[in-house]
Amino acid sequence: MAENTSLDEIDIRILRELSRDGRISAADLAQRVGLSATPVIRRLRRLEDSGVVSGYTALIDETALGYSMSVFVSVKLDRQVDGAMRRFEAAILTLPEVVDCWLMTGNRDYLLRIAVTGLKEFEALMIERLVKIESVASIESSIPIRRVKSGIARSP
Amino acid sequence: MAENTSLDEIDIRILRELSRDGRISAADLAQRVGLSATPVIRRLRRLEDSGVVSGYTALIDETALGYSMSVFVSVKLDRQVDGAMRRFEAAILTLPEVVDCWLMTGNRDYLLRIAVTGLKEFEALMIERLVKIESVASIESSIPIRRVKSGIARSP
DNA sequence: CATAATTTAGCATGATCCACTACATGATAT
DNA sequence: ATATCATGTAGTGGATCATGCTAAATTATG
Repeated sequence: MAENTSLDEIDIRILRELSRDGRISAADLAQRVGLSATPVIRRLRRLEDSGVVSGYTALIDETALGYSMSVFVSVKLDRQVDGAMRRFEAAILTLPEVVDCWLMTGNRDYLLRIAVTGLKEFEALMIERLVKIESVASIESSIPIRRVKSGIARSP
Repeated sequence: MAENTSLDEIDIRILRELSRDGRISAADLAQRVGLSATPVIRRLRRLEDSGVVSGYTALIDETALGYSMSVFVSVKLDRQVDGAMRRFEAAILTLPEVVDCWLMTGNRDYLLRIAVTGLKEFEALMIERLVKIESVASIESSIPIRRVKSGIARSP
C-alpha cells in the first residue's frame, strides 16, 4: 500500500487538517493549506491510494454507547509457538469488546484494551471467552480511572 | 454535551456506518440504515449536537509519517497529591509524542502510549522531558512488536 | 377505549457546494 | 531546449444539505 512515501510539508499540513476534521471539503482544505483546490484534492487522492490515509471515521463517545468502562488486560500464553499466537490473535479479532491489542516484547505478552458496560460484562468476557482461548496461561487486568489524553495517532 | 442519550437501533446503525466510513453522505447513510435521507440527517445532527459524535477524523498511517515505533510507558509519581497529578497531566498534554494517556488504579500510575521515530527519539524524550516532569518517581517502558488489533473505540 | 398531542418519517424544492476535467502557466530537471 | 511535474483558473455537471409541508405512527390523556 504505502509506497511513494515522500511527504512534503503541504502533505503534512493536509494530514493535520484531516485529522482535525475528517469531513473537510477540498475547497476548505485548500484554503487552510494555502493552495487551490485542484492540487489539494490530487494530493489527497494520492495519500489515499498510497495508504497514508487509510480511511475516515467518526469519533463516537463510547460512554454514550454504554461502554463506560475500559480494562487493560495483559495476557500471557503458556507457549510461544506461532500456532498458538495465531489462534489467539484470531480469537481476539472476533471479540468486539477488545478495542486494541498489541503483541509485546518482554514476557511475550499481549496487551489489550477492552471496553465494556461494567464489571459484570467484564467478568463474563473473562470467564466465558478470554480464559477459554487455547494456550492462555494467565491474565492480569488493570482498570483505568480516567483517560487523560485520547489520541488516535500521533498528530502530523 | 451528551444529554438525551436515548439511542435506538437506527441510531446505532448510523453510528456503525459512520465508524466504517466517516465521510459517507446522508443519502448513502440513509440507504444503509433503511430510512430516507431526511430523518437520517436529522438524527445525525442530533447525535452531533448531543456529543455522541464528537467529530470526524482521517485514519492516518503513523508509519508513513515516520513514527514507526510505539512505546508503552508506565509512570509512577512519588506523591499522589492533586497538584502533582494536575501538573503531570498538563505536561503530558503538551507532548505530541504522547498519543494516549490513562490514569490507572492500583499503583496510581499513568499508562502512556508514545509514538516516536525510533529509539533515539524515545531516549531523548525520556531523558529531556519525561523524567524532568516534577514528581515523576519512576518510569517503566515496554516496547510492542506489532499491533494485532487497532480500534478507535468499541464498535457500536 | 378513543381522541388529542407529540414525535417521526417521507417527499419535494431550492440554493449551495462539491468534485472532476481540460487547458494554460511556471518551475525544475535532464 | 525539452520533458516532466505541480499548480492555478475556469467551467460544468452532479450531488449535497437544509427547509417546509404533509402523512403516519407512536404516545399521552381524558
